[in-house]
Amino acid sequence: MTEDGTHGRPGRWRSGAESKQRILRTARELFGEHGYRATSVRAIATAAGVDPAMVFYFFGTKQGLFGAAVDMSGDVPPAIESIFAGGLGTIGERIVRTLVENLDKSGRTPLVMLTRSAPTDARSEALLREFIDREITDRLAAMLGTPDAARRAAMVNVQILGLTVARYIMRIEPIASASVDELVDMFAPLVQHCLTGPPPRTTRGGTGRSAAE
Amino acid sequence: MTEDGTHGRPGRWRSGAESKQRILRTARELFGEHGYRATSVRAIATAAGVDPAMVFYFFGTKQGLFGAAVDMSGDVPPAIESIFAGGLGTIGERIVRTLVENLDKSGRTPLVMLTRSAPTDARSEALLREFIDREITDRLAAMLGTPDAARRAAMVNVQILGLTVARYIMRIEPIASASVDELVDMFAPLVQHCLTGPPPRTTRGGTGRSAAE
DNA sequence: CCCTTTCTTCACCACCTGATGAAGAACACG
DNA sequence: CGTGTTCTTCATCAGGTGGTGAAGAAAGGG
Repeated sequence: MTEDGTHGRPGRWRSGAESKQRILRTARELFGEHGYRATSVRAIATAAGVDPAMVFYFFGTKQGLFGAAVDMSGDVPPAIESIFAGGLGTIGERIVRTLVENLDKSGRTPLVMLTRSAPTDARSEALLREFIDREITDRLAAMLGTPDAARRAAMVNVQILGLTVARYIMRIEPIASASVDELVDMFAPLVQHCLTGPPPRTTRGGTGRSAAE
Repeated sequence: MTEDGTHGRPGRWRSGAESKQRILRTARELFGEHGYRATSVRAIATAAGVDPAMVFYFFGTKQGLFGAAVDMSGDVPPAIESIFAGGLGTIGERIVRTLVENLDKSGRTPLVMLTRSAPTDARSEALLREFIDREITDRLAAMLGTPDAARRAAMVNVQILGLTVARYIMRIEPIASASVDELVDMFAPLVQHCLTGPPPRTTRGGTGRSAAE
Protein backbone atom coordinates (compact mmCIF):
# COMPACT_ATOMS: atom_id res chain seq x y z
CA MET A 1 0.00 0.00 0.00
CA THR A 2 1.63 3.28 1.09
CA GLU A 3 5.20 2.38 0.43
CA ASP A 4 6.53 5.79 -0.45
CA GLY A 5 7.62 7.12 2.91
CA THR A 6 8.96 10.47 1.72
CA HIS A 7 5.95 12.32 0.30
CA GLY A 8 2.90 11.83 -1.83
CA ARG A 9 -0.18 10.94 0.19
CA PRO A 10 -1.83 13.54 2.44
CA GLY A 11 -1.64 13.36 6.21
CA ARG A 12 1.14 13.85 8.71
CA TRP A 13 3.35 10.90 7.88
CA ARG A 14 6.56 12.37 9.24
CA SER A 15 6.10 12.40 12.98
CA GLY A 16 4.23 9.14 12.73
CA ALA A 17 7.19 7.04 11.77
CA GLU A 18 9.25 8.92 14.29
CA SER A 19 6.93 8.15 17.18
CA LYS A 20 6.56 4.58 16.04
CA GLN A 21 10.27 4.01 16.08
CA ARG A 22 10.63 5.73 19.42
CA ILE A 23 7.99 3.42 20.88
CA LEU A 24 9.75 0.47 19.34
CA ARG A 25 13.09 1.52 20.76
CA THR A 26 11.68 2.05 24.24
CA ALA A 27 9.78 -1.22 24.06
CA ARG A 28 12.96 -3.12 23.20
CA GLU A 29 14.70 -1.51 26.10
CA LEU A 30 12.02 -2.23 28.70
CA PHE A 31 11.08 -5.68 27.41
CA GLY A 32 14.73 -6.59 27.41
CA GLU A 33 15.14 -5.36 30.94
CA HIS A 34 12.06 -6.71 32.68
CA GLY A 35 10.55 -9.25 30.31
CA TYR A 36 7.17 -9.32 28.66
CA ARG A 37 4.82 -9.68 31.58
CA ALA A 38 6.54 -7.25 33.90
CA THR A 39 6.53 -4.48 31.31
CA SER A 40 3.27 -2.58 30.90
CA VAL A 41 2.21 -0.77 27.77
CA ARG A 42 1.74 2.35 29.85
CA ALA A 43 5.28 2.17 31.13
CA ILE A 44 6.58 1.97 27.58
CA ALA A 45 4.36 4.82 26.43
CA THR A 46 5.36 7.02 29.37
CA ALA A 47 9.05 6.31 28.89
CA ALA A 48 8.68 7.11 25.21
CA GLY A 49 6.81 10.35 25.97
CA VAL A 50 3.73 9.18 24.16
CA ASP A 51 0.10 8.50 24.93
CA PRO A 52 -0.63 4.83 25.69
CA ALA A 53 -3.31 4.79 23.03
CA MET A 54 -0.68 5.46 20.38
CA VAL A 55 0.92 2.15 21.14
CA PHE A 56 -2.30 0.38 20.28
CA TYR A 57 -2.80 2.64 17.28
CA PHE A 58 0.49 1.53 15.80
CA PHE A 59 0.78 -2.03 17.03
CA GLY A 60 -2.77 -3.11 17.83
CA THR A 61 -2.07 -5.13 20.95
CA LYS A 62 0.70 -5.55 23.49
CA GLN A 63 1.68 -8.79 21.85
CA GLY A 64 1.81 -7.03 18.51
CA LEU A 65 4.27 -4.57 19.97
CA PHE A 66 6.30 -7.37 21.49
CA GLY A 67 6.30 -9.21 18.20
CA ALA A 68 7.52 -6.11 16.39
CA ALA A 69 10.13 -5.45 19.05
CA VAL A 70 11.40 -8.99 19.01
CA ASP A 71 11.26 -9.39 15.27
CA MET A 72 14.70 -10.14 13.96
CA SER A 73 15.11 -9.59 10.28
CA GLY A 74 18.57 -8.90 9.00
CA ASP A 75 19.82 -8.03 12.45
CA VAL A 76 21.13 -11.20 14.00
CA PRO A 77 21.68 -13.27 10.82
CA PRO A 78 24.87 -11.51 9.64
CA ALA A 79 26.49 -12.16 13.00
CA ILE A 80 25.38 -15.74 12.96
CA GLU A 81 26.51 -16.24 9.41
CA SER A 82 30.08 -15.46 10.34
CA ILE A 83 30.01 -18.33 12.80
CA PHE A 84 29.39 -20.89 10.14
CA ALA A 85 31.67 -19.19 7.64
CA GLY A 86 34.91 -20.77 8.86
CA GLY A 87 35.67 -24.41 9.36
CA LEU A 88 35.13 -26.66 12.34
CA GLY A 89 38.60 -26.17 13.77
CA THR A 90 37.97 -22.93 15.63
CA ILE A 91 34.20 -22.83 15.63
CA GLY A 92 34.11 -22.93 19.41
CA GLU A 93 35.89 -19.63 19.68
CA ARG A 94 33.76 -18.09 16.97
CA ILE A 95 30.54 -19.12 18.69
CA VAL A 96 31.52 -17.75 22.08
CA ARG A 97 33.09 -14.58 20.74
CA THR A 98 30.22 -13.74 18.40
CA LEU A 99 27.63 -14.42 21.09
CA VAL A 100 29.28 -12.34 23.78
CA GLU A 101 30.32 -9.48 21.53
CA ASN A 102 26.85 -9.09 20.08
CA LEU A 103 25.10 -9.34 23.41
CA ASP A 104 27.54 -6.98 25.07
CA LYS A 105 26.94 -4.38 22.39
CA SER A 106 23.29 -4.00 23.31
CA GLY A 107 21.40 -5.74 26.06
CA ARG A 108 18.12 -5.06 24.30
CA THR A 109 18.89 -7.73 21.78
CA PRO A 110 16.01 -10.02 20.85
CA LEU A 111 17.81 -13.01 22.32
CA VAL A 112 17.99 -11.41 25.75
CA MET A 113 14.44 -10.12 25.51
CA LEU A 114 13.15 -13.57 24.73
CA THR A 115 15.32 -15.22 27.34
CA ARG A 116 13.97 -12.82 29.93
CA SER A 117 10.37 -13.30 28.86
CA ALA A 118 10.42 -17.03 28.22
CA PRO A 119 9.94 -18.15 31.84
CA THR A 120 6.80 -16.04 32.12
CA ASP A 121 5.38 -15.90 28.62
CA ALA A 122 4.56 -19.07 26.73
CA ARG A 123 4.75 -17.36 23.35
CA SER A 124 8.22 -16.04 24.07
CA GLU A 125 9.29 -19.49 25.05
CA ALA A 126 8.01 -20.90 21.79
CA LEU A 127 9.63 -18.12 19.76
CA LEU A 128 12.96 -18.54 21.48
CA ARG A 129 12.94 -22.30 21.17
CA GLU A 130 12.06 -22.05 17.52
CA PHE A 131 14.83 -19.53 16.91
CA ILE A 132 17.41 -21.65 18.68
CA ASP A 133 16.36 -24.76 16.87
CA ARG A 134 16.31 -23.18 13.43
CA GLU A 135 19.28 -20.88 13.70
CA ILE A 136 21.67 -22.85 15.86
CA THR A 137 20.80 -26.46 16.47
CA ASP A 138 19.81 -27.36 12.93
CA ARG A 139 22.71 -25.54 11.32
CA LEU A 140 25.24 -26.96 13.72
CA ALA A 141 23.86 -30.44 13.25
CA ALA A 142 23.96 -30.04 9.48
CA MET A 143 27.53 -28.79 9.69
CA LEU A 144 28.63 -31.81 11.69
CA GLY A 145 26.83 -34.47 9.76
CA THR A 146 27.65 -37.16 12.30
CA PRO A 147 24.93 -39.38 13.80
CA ASP A 148 25.37 -37.80 17.21
CA ALA A 149 25.17 -34.29 15.74
CA ALA A 150 21.87 -33.49 17.45
CA ARG A 151 23.28 -34.45 20.81
CA ARG A 152 26.41 -32.38 20.30
CA ALA A 153 24.41 -29.38 19.10
CA ALA A 154 22.19 -29.66 22.17
CA MET A 155 25.26 -29.55 24.37
CA VAL A 156 26.31 -26.35 22.65
CA ASN A 157 22.85 -24.95 23.27
CA VAL A 158 23.29 -25.59 26.96
CA GLN A 159 26.59 -23.73 26.86
CA ILE A 160 25.01 -20.77 25.09
CA LEU A 161 22.01 -20.68 27.39
CA GLY A 162 24.10 -21.02 30.53
CA LEU A 163 26.48 -18.31 29.44
CA THR A 164 23.65 -15.96 28.45
CA VAL A 165 21.73 -16.46 31.66
CA ALA A 166 24.79 -16.23 33.87
CA ARG A 167 26.16 -13.09 32.27
CA TYR A 168 23.10 -11.11 31.17
CA ILE A 169 20.15 -12.31 33.21
CA MET A 170 21.48 -13.28 36.61
CA ARG A 171 24.79 -11.46 36.33
CA ILE A 172 26.76 -14.03 38.25
CA GLU A 173 30.34 -13.15 39.07
CA PRO A 174 32.97 -13.44 37.75
CA ILE A 175 31.12 -14.24 34.53
CA ALA A 176 29.20 -10.98 34.46
CA SER A 177 32.21 -8.68 34.50
CA ALA A 178 34.70 -10.83 32.64
CA SER A 179 36.13 -9.57 29.39
CA VAL A 180 35.25 -11.08 26.05
CA ASP A 181 38.68 -12.65 25.77
CA GLU A 182 38.43 -14.19 29.20
CA LEU A 183 35.09 -15.74 28.35
CA VAL A 184 36.51 -17.04 25.12
CA ASP A 185 39.41 -18.57 27.02
CA MET A 186 36.99 -20.22 29.40
CA PHE A 187 34.25 -21.49 27.16
CA ALA A 188 35.62 -21.80 23.65
CA PRO A 189 37.43 -25.04 24.54
CA LEU A 190 34.28 -26.39 26.14
CA VAL A 191 32.13 -25.58 23.12
CA GLN A 192 34.81 -26.96 20.84
CA HIS A 193 34.89 -30.12 22.90
CA CYS A 194 31.11 -30.45 22.59
CA LEU A 195 31.36 -30.42 18.81
CA THR A 196 34.63 -32.05 17.85
CA GLY A 197 35.74 -33.79 21.02
CA PRO A 198 35.64 -37.53 21.64
CA PRO A 199 32.09 -38.88 21.47
CA PRO A 200 30.23 -39.30 24.76
CA ARG A 201 30.53 -42.81 26.10
CA THR A 202 27.51 -44.95 25.44
CA THR A 203 27.92 -47.41 28.25
CA ARG A 204 24.28 -47.78 29.21
CA GLY A 205 21.12 -48.80 27.41
CA GLY A 206 20.69 -48.39 23.70
CA THR A 207 19.36 -44.86 23.47
CA GLY A 208 22.79 -43.46 23.00
CA ARG A 209 23.06 -44.50 19.39
CA SER A 210 26.36 -45.95 18.20
CA ALA A 211 29.13 -43.40 18.13
CA ALA A 212 30.53 -43.39 14.65
CA GLU A 213 33.28 -40.77 14.31
CA MET B 1 5.48 -17.52 73.47
CA THR B 2 3.03 -20.01 72.04
CA GLU B 3 5.50 -22.65 71.06
CA ASP B 4 3.48 -25.70 71.92
CA GLY B 5 1.82 -26.48 68.62
CA THR B 6 0.06 -29.69 69.67
CA HIS B 7 -2.55 -28.59 72.20
CA GLY B 8 -3.06 -26.34 75.14
CA ARG B 9 -4.37 -22.95 74.07
CA PRO B 10 -7.97 -22.61 72.90
CA GLY B 11 -8.90 -22.10 69.31
CA ARG B 12 -9.08 -24.31 66.25
CA TRP B 13 -5.41 -24.92 65.65
CA ARG B 14 -5.90 -28.15 63.73
CA SER B 15 -7.35 -27.07 60.44
CA GLY B 16 -5.21 -23.98 60.53
CA ALA B 17 -1.92 -25.74 60.04
CA GLU B 18 -3.56 -27.95 57.47
CA SER B 19 -4.78 -25.05 55.33
CA LYS B 20 -1.49 -23.26 55.75
CA GLN B 21 0.44 -26.22 54.42
CA ARG B 22 -2.01 -26.69 51.58
CA ILE B 23 -1.55 -23.07 50.57
CA LEU B 24 2.19 -23.50 50.79
CA ARG B 25 2.11 -26.62 48.64
CA THR B 26 -0.04 -24.99 45.98
CA ALA B 27 2.08 -21.86 46.05
CA ARG B 28 5.23 -23.89 45.43
CA GLU B 29 3.55 -25.59 42.54
CA LEU B 30 2.27 -22.45 40.83
CA PHE B 31 5.30 -20.29 41.58
CA GLY B 32 7.50 -23.03 40.20
CA GLU B 33 5.42 -23.27 37.09
CA HIS B 34 4.81 -19.65 36.17
CA GLY B 35 7.20 -17.63 38.29
CA TYR B 36 6.52 -14.98 40.88
CA ARG B 37 4.96 -12.21 38.86
CA ALA B 38 2.75 -14.37 36.69
CA THR B 39 1.23 -16.15 39.68
CA SER B 40 -1.54 -14.29 41.50
CA VAL B 41 -2.48 -14.80 45.12
CA ARG B 42 -6.02 -15.45 44.02
CA ALA B 43 -4.92 -18.20 41.66
CA ILE B 44 -3.07 -19.90 44.48
CA ALA B 45 -6.00 -19.52 46.85
CA THR B 46 -8.48 -20.84 44.31
CA ALA B 47 -6.27 -23.79 43.41
CA ALA B 48 -5.89 -24.55 47.11
CA GLY B 49 -9.64 -24.32 47.69
CA VAL B 50 -9.24 -21.46 50.09
CA ASP B 51 -10.34 -17.86 50.40
CA PRO B 52 -7.71 -15.38 49.12
CA ALA B 53 -7.84 -13.53 52.42
CA MET B 54 -6.51 -16.61 54.18
CA VAL B 55 -3.29 -16.31 52.28
CA PHE B 56 -2.76 -12.85 53.70
CA TYR B 57 -3.89 -14.02 57.12
CA PHE B 58 -1.16 -16.64 57.21
CA PHE B 59 1.61 -15.00 55.22
CA GLY B 60 0.88 -11.28 55.34
CA THR B 61 1.87 -10.38 51.81
CA LYS B 62 2.47 -12.10 48.50
CA GLN B 63 6.19 -11.75 49.01
CA GLY B 64 5.84 -13.29 52.44
CA LEU B 65 4.19 -16.29 50.84
CA PHE B 66 6.88 -16.47 48.19
CA GLY B 67 9.56 -16.24 50.83
CA ALA B 68 7.96 -19.07 52.80
CA ALA B 69 7.51 -21.15 49.65
CA VAL B 70 11.08 -20.63 48.55
CA ASP B 71 12.60 -21.02 51.96
CA MET B 72 14.97 -23.96 51.92
CA SER B 73 15.87 -25.30 55.30
CA GLY B 74 17.09 -28.84 55.47
CA ASP B 75 15.58 -29.67 52.11
CA VAL B 76 18.28 -29.12 49.52
CA PRO B 77 21.33 -29.35 51.80
CA PRO B 78 21.36 -33.16 52.20
CA ALA B 79 21.40 -33.59 48.44
CA ILE B 80 24.13 -31.03 48.05
CA GLU B 81 26.15 -32.51 50.86
CA SER B 82 26.48 -35.79 48.99
CA ILE B 83 28.12 -33.93 46.14
CA PHE B 84 31.00 -32.79 48.26
CA ALA B 85 31.20 -36.04 50.18
CA GLY B 86 33.36 -37.89 47.64
CA GLY B 87 36.64 -36.81 46.16
CA LEU B 88 37.42 -34.72 43.11
CA GLY B 89 37.81 -37.66 40.77
CA THR B 90 34.15 -38.21 39.94
CA ILE B 91 32.65 -34.98 41.20
CA GLY B 92 31.46 -34.06 37.72
CA GLU B 93 29.18 -37.04 37.57
CA ARG B 94 27.94 -36.45 41.11
CA ILE B 95 27.06 -32.84 40.36
CA VAL B 96 25.12 -33.60 37.20
CA ARG B 97 23.40 -36.68 38.60
CA THR B 98 22.38 -35.03 41.87
CA LEU B 99 21.12 -31.92 40.11
CA VAL B 100 19.04 -33.73 37.53
CA GLU B 101 17.69 -36.39 39.86
CA ASN B 102 16.56 -33.85 42.41
CA LEU B 103 15.01 -31.50 39.88
CA ASP B 104 13.30 -34.34 38.06
CA LYS B 105 11.74 -35.55 41.28
CA SER B 106 9.76 -32.35 41.75
CA GLY B 107 9.70 -29.36 39.46
CA ARG B 108 8.46 -27.19 42.33
CA THR B 109 11.90 -27.17 43.82
CA PRO B 110 13.11 -23.80 45.09
CA LEU B 111 15.87 -23.75 42.51
CA VAL B 112 13.41 -23.94 39.64
CA MET B 113 11.04 -21.49 41.31
CA LEU B 114 13.80 -18.96 41.70
CA THR B 115 15.20 -19.56 38.25
CA ARG B 116 11.75 -18.97 36.79
CA SER B 117 11.17 -15.83 38.83
CA ALA B 118 14.64 -14.32 38.62
CA PRO B 119 14.26 -12.65 35.22
CA THR B 120 11.15 -10.85 36.39
CA ASP B 121 11.64 -10.38 40.10
CA ALA B 122 14.70 -8.62 41.46
CA ARG B 123 14.37 -10.25 44.86
CA SER B 124 14.31 -13.71 43.35
CA GLU B 125 17.41 -12.87 41.38
CA ALA B 126 19.21 -11.79 44.54
CA LEU B 127 18.06 -14.88 46.44
CA LEU B 128 19.12 -17.23 43.67
CA ARG B 129 22.47 -15.58 43.19
CA GLU B 130 23.13 -15.67 46.89
CA PHE B 131 22.18 -19.33 47.08
CA ILE B 132 24.39 -20.28 44.17
CA ASP B 133 27.31 -18.32 45.53
CA ARG B 134 27.04 -19.70 49.04
CA GLU B 135 26.09 -23.27 48.30
CA ILE B 136 27.96 -24.02 45.11
CA THR B 137 30.59 -21.51 44.07
CA ASP B 138 32.16 -20.99 47.46
CA ARG B 139 32.18 -24.65 48.38
CA LEU B 140 33.58 -25.73 45.04
CA ALA B 141 36.23 -23.07 45.21
CA ALA B 142 37.17 -24.11 48.72
CA MET B 143 37.34 -27.73 47.62
CA LEU B 144 39.71 -26.93 44.78
CA GLY B 145 42.00 -24.54 46.59
CA THR B 146 43.81 -23.57 43.40
CA PRO B 147 44.26 -19.90 42.42
CA ASP B 148 41.89 -20.27 39.49
CA ALA B 149 39.27 -21.96 41.65
CA ALA B 150 36.77 -19.11 41.34
CA ARG B 151 37.01 -19.22 37.57
CA ARG B 152 36.51 -22.97 37.47
CA ALA B 153 33.57 -22.82 39.86
CA ALA B 154 31.97 -20.14 37.71
CA MET B 155 32.28 -22.39 34.70
CA VAL B 156 30.47 -25.10 36.61
CA ASN B 157 27.76 -22.58 37.47
CA VAL B 158 27.26 -21.93 33.78
CA GLN B 159 26.90 -25.65 33.19
CA ILE B 160 24.33 -25.96 35.97
CA LEU B 161 22.38 -22.91 34.85
CA GLY B 162 22.42 -23.92 31.21
CA LEU B 163 21.30 -27.45 31.98
CA THR B 164 18.55 -26.25 34.33
CA VAL B 165 17.20 -23.68 31.90
CA ALA B 166 17.40 -25.97 28.90
CA ARG B 167 15.71 -28.92 30.60
CA TYR B 168 13.23 -27.39 33.02
CA ILE B 169 12.50 -23.86 31.87
CA MET B 170 12.70 -23.87 28.11
CA ARG B 171 12.44 -27.63 27.65
CA ILE B 172 14.77 -27.77 24.67
CA GLU B 173 15.06 -31.10 22.93
CA PRO B 174 16.73 -33.51 23.21
CA ILE B 175 17.80 -32.22 26.62
CA ALA B 176 14.28 -32.04 27.99
CA SER B 177 13.38 -35.67 27.45
CA ALA B 178 16.79 -37.25 27.89
CA SER B 179 17.30 -39.75 30.68
CA VAL B 180 19.39 -39.00 33.72
CA ASP B 181 22.11 -41.35 32.52
CA GLU B 182 22.22 -39.71 29.12
CA LEU B 183 22.61 -36.30 30.67
CA VAL B 184 25.34 -37.61 32.91
CA ASP B 185 27.11 -39.04 29.88
CA MET B 186 26.86 -35.71 28.14
CA PHE B 187 27.69 -33.23 30.85
CA ALA B 188 29.62 -35.01 33.55
CA PRO B 189 32.81 -34.95 31.46
CA LEU B 190 32.29 -31.27 30.74
CA VAL B 191 31.80 -30.40 34.40
CA GLN B 192 34.72 -32.58 35.33
CA HIS B 193 36.83 -30.79 32.75
CA CYS B 194 35.82 -27.43 34.21
CA LEU B 195 37.13 -28.45 37.62
CA THR B 196 40.07 -30.78 37.09
CA GLY B 197 40.97 -30.28 33.44
CA PRO B 198 44.00 -28.38 32.16
CA PRO B 199 43.90 -24.73 33.19
CA PRO B 200 42.46 -22.26 30.67
CA ARG B 201 45.15 -20.76 28.52
CA THR B 202 46.15 -17.27 29.54
CA THR B 203 47.62 -16.11 26.30
CA ARG B 204 46.36 -12.56 26.49
CA GLY B 205 47.11 -9.82 28.98
CA GLY B 206 47.78 -10.87 32.53
CA THR B 207 46.86 -14.02 34.38
CA GLY B 208 43.19 -13.21 34.14
CA ARG B 209 42.86 -12.00 37.68
CA SER B 210 43.28 -8.30 37.12
CA ALA B 211 41.25 -8.00 33.98
CA ALA B 212 37.94 -6.37 34.80
CA GLU B 213 37.30 -2.96 36.32
C1' DC C 1 -22.51 -21.74 80.48
C1' DC C 2 -19.29 -17.79 78.83
C1' DC C 3 -15.01 -16.42 76.93
C1' DT C 4 -10.86 -16.42 74.43
C1' DT C 5 -8.13 -17.81 70.69
C1' DT C 6 -7.86 -19.49 66.08
C1' DC C 7 -9.56 -20.04 61.67
C1' DT C 8 -12.72 -18.77 57.68
C1' DT C 9 -15.48 -15.96 54.95
C1' DC C 10 -17.45 -11.81 52.84
C1' DA C 11 -17.55 -7.20 51.24
C1' DC C 12 -14.78 -3.86 49.82
C1' DC C 13 -10.81 -0.62 48.52
C1' DA C 14 -7.50 1.80 45.49
C1' DC C 15 -4.83 0.84 41.80
C1' DC C 16 -3.19 -0.93 37.59
C1' DT C 17 -3.91 -3.72 33.44
C1' DG C 18 -4.86 -4.11 28.29
C1' DA C 19 -7.93 -2.16 25.21
C1' DT C 20 -11.67 0.93 22.69
C1' DG C 21 -14.04 4.96 20.40
C1' DA C 22 -14.47 9.29 19.40
C1' DA C 23 -13.03 13.79 18.97
C1' DG C 24 -9.38 16.93 17.73
C1' DA C 25 -4.86 18.64 15.71
C1' DA C 26 -1.23 18.56 12.00
C1' DC C 27 -0.47 18.01 7.50
C1' DA C 28 -0.66 17.64 2.30
C1' DC C 29 -3.23 17.73 -1.47
C1' DG C 30 -7.00 19.59 -4.79
C1' DC D 1 -10.19 27.64 0.81
C1' DG D 2 -11.97 22.71 1.76
C1' DT D 3 -11.05 17.73 2.03
C1' DG D 4 -9.14 13.57 3.17
C1' DT D 5 -5.51 11.17 5.54
C1' DT D 6 -2.60 10.57 9.34
C1' DC D 7 -1.31 11.24 13.89
C1' DT D 8 -2.42 12.44 18.87
C1' DT D 9 -5.07 12.95 22.83
C1' DC D 10 -8.81 12.18 26.10
C1' DA D 11 -12.14 9.84 28.53
C1' DT D 12 -13.50 5.56 29.57
C1' DC D 13 -14.25 0.58 29.94
C1' DA D 14 -14.31 -4.15 32.18
C1' DG D 15 -11.43 -7.01 34.65
C1' DG D 16 -7.82 -8.34 37.54
C1' DT D 17 -4.29 -7.05 41.22
C1' DG D 18 -2.51 -6.95 46.11
C1' DG D 19 -4.40 -5.89 50.37
C1' DT D 20 -7.72 -4.62 54.51
C1' DG D 21 -11.42 -4.86 58.17
C1' DA D 22 -14.97 -6.64 60.24
C1' DA D 23 -18.02 -10.13 61.19
C1' DG D 24 -18.93 -14.96 61.86
C1' DA D 25 -17.87 -20.10 62.80
C1' DA D 26 -15.12 -23.78 65.32
C1' DA D 27 -12.70 -25.25 68.74
C1' DG D 28 -10.91 -25.37 73.03
C1' DG D 29 -10.45 -23.70 78.42
C1' DG D 30 -12.56 -21.74 82.70
